[in-house]
Amino acid sequence: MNKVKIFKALSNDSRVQIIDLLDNNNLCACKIIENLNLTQSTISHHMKILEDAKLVNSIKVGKWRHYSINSETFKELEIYFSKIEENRFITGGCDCD
Amino acid sequence: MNKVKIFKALSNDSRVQIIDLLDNNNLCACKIIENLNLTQSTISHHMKILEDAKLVNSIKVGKWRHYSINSETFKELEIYFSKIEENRFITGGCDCD
DNA sequence: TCGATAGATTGACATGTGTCGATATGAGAG
DNA sequence: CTCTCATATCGACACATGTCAATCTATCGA
Repeated sequence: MNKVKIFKALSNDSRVQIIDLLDNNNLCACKIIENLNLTQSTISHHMKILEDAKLVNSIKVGKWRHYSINSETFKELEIYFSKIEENRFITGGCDCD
Repeated sequence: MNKVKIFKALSNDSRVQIIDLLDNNNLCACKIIENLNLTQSTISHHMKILEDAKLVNSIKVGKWRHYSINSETFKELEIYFSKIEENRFITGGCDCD
């Protein structure tokens, strides 16, 4: 899991909107374009970034490409954040002096 | 929780390293500078971004500033990702036609 | 009050990113 | 084979970001 690559992919409003659209839905690019006010080439660019980060899967079906959430990666993110969330504060401060 | 602001804050290698340093540790800026190969002003800039995103808390202790993980935010992120991870695929495909 | 030290702010610069229009590619229909 | 439509790629451009050196500010100790 390439954390920074994943967070870069999520560090854009349009791409987070796409993830939220894909939550519980398989959609083709045309449906995603309908929902965001962006050109086809821009959506295609965003989908590539989401796929490269393994946040999204895609399959080609005839002329269309269907996108879906890659649950594996989201599971790993959940684990990463849960580990930090249960922070123990082993050291009480900083011994700068 | 401002998701995009948080992911922007995490979309940089140095800042993710800082989060990992702060996991289980309270540290002052000087310790963080010691661990990353960056100037003091750059670290200060990164810490501000992490604080603005509420990923990190800080308190001033004399001349020093002590940083720690903001568990609240990490908990919310854990929940966000767990919800997406348990994706149900309500729609089986796309009715483009 | 003054000097030293930790950290914040500023200004500059190179590099990265989001967006578009134009064009290319690839697959189904006829 | 050719036309059309869905998607991918390319080139350009404006804007955002990461970094540094220099400077400012706040706090402590003498």
